[in-house]
Amino acid sequence: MIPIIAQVALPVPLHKTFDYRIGSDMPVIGGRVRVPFGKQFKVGIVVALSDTSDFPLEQIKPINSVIDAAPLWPSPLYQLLNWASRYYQYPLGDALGTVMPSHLRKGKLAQRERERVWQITESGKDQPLTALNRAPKQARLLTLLRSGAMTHSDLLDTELTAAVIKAVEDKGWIAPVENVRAKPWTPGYAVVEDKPTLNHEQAMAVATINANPEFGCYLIEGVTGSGKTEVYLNLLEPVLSKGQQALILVPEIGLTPQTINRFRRRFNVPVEVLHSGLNDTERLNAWLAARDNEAAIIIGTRSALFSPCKSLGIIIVDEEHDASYKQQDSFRYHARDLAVMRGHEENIPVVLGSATPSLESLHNATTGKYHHLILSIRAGNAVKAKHGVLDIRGLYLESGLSAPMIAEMRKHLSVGNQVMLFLNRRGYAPALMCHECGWLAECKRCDAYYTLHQQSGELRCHHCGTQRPIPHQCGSCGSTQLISVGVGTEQLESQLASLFPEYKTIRIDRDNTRRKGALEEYLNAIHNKEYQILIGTQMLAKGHHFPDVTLVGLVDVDSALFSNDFRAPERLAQLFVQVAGRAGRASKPGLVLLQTHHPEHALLQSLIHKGYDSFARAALQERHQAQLPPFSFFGLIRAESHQSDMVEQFLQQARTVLDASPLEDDGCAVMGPAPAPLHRRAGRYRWQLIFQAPSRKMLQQRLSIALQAIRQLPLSKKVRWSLDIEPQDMS
DNA sequence: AGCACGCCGACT
DNA sequence: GTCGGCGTGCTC
Repeated sequence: MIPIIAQVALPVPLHKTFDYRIGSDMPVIGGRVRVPFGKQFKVGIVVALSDTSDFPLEQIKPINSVIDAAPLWPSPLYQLLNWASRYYQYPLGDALGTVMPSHLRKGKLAQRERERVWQITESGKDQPLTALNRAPKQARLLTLLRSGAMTHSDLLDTELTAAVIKAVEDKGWIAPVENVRAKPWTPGYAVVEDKPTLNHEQAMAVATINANPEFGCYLIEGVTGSGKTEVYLNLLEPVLSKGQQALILVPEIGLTPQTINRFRRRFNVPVEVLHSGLNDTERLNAWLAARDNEAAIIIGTRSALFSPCKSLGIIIVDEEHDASYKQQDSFRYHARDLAVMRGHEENIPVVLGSATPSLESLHNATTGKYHHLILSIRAGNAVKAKHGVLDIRGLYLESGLSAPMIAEMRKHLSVGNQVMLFLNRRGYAPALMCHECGWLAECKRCDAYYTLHQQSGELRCHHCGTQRPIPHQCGSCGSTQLISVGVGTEQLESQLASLFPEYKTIRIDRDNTRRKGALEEYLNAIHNKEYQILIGTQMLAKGHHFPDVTLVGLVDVDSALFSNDFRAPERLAQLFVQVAGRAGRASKPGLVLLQTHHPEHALLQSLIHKGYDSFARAALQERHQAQLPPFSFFGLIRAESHQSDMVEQFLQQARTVLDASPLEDDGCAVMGPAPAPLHRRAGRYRWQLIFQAPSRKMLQQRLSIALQAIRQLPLSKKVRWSLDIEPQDMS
């Protein structure tokens, strides 16, 4: 076959490819081409070459230019991306577009930007500096370059500007020379720091994984302080010695300088870090460094999974239970699940680590799909916190705190320790109510009450972001007796100031850590013991150790136990174990107290008395009985519109399509349409439909057939809708 | 997604 | 009489 047609996947939300005529330049599958598309030009990926087309030949436009002479992704990664596009039902061109660096999406060459290095010319050497009295910056530039060549960015780091450099170049006194390209790192490594000896559990884990360099999935369940990172570091040794690369995924907040430095310090190999702070050029360079084997270790968050490593030897997913591995919009992939798939494609080991594994991974470990490795021995200074349940039934609550909790706080504070309180509700109070008639201040655009933010003097809707001044009168009866209902972090903070005037309180939540570097600043202040009482949301529980915190209080456990999201108890258990592991030290063991109206709750009981594993077993049993994940696989269709009836009708039609011609008892089920948990949000009515399948394969097959018909529905163009495969957040 | 075409309200 | 609102349809 002599190909004359290229099928191109374009970065548009369309579930099809477009055909283009091949010119004298032959494109490659997996490489980029620039093509005309309507009135504009777009950069797309060639997914197939053919000698025919289903489209009228005379209407096929020619490729504008072939950008890549070779595929952009190594074959296993390209296969993975194709699979992910099908599995998550996301258009291939769009998926490929979102996982490539933006410079490549715009058509730049996939080559490292060679930075200009400036060198002095012969005439520059001869130029007397005294002639440049009126151009001191130009004189300074010549002086600098007379003692040796310098890169463009190094020159800009001095007080020189690009304009000065340009002016001197135009005079012919300096000229750019080609920069030498970075070289692939030399296979092999050296351990550059003293490494600790492994205990027998760690050694066993390392030996088990190293015994088989081929695909296998390993769940390392290691309590806090059991040295998971040390195991990771040891796993890298055989990989690096073979000249292979290691890909390490960490949660969003886990990407701290301390973590990165452990990898940098251990080996004398190039480490590439992918974080949100990189600009487009840095991102492209990191991508190229992975592809060209210039980086040996690649550490990054979710999207780092798509680094085009030349010779990958291992993938490690740290804190694998973390929700930030699931992308919550557009291309809704799960980086942990795709990591396992990629390991399979590349035929290399995949290591998932956590102190509190997700129920999904634990299930895979117990059914034998994953190897289960347990690290239970804590290192010298790590201690297990004590814990207790405070039955607050019938107790008076002071801004959410019971008297026993306050007494316990006083005890810990009086001996110079710190106290940490968790409350997963921002603001002053979750609602503002009229004391006379019971009227509640309600957001006009959502089915939700306004949250009272006393500090900023406003009511805010946490669902659509609107804000308005606090009213002085009831919106119904005009009474001026307005009272707050419930407790948020802001109220807790002000209450603590009057309860404990002698101690300083700090609140850490999304509201006051938005500023860059603010979180680090506060954490330092906490470590310096500038604050004694810490109030936080989830944010405080991750990645930070607080040796002087000896009491942790979970203020509101009940909302998680009785949430409409079936994953809420799992997240509570993970929070509980994480904070228990981060507080205190050997000489000062920590205490974790939970306030609840339901001390007899079965899941709470097993968590408190028997630990996370027992909780997980009980929770898995509940999930099994209810046929919830991981015993079934969900596809969630969310739809919204200003007209509620239109949304419901659309999902009803979608349901009919999904119900139609089910294979004889294939175990699939459809639930809904039902109003979404927040039925009206930002003035739009939201409904949802859940498709439930007994396996991933079935989920994929049934949905891909049904979606073709659903996309044909006239209403599908009238309402805004999306599909979330294996949704993480059901609320 | 963009971009054009197309048919109804308040303005120089 | 026009400018522009966003509904609808198409992109090889």
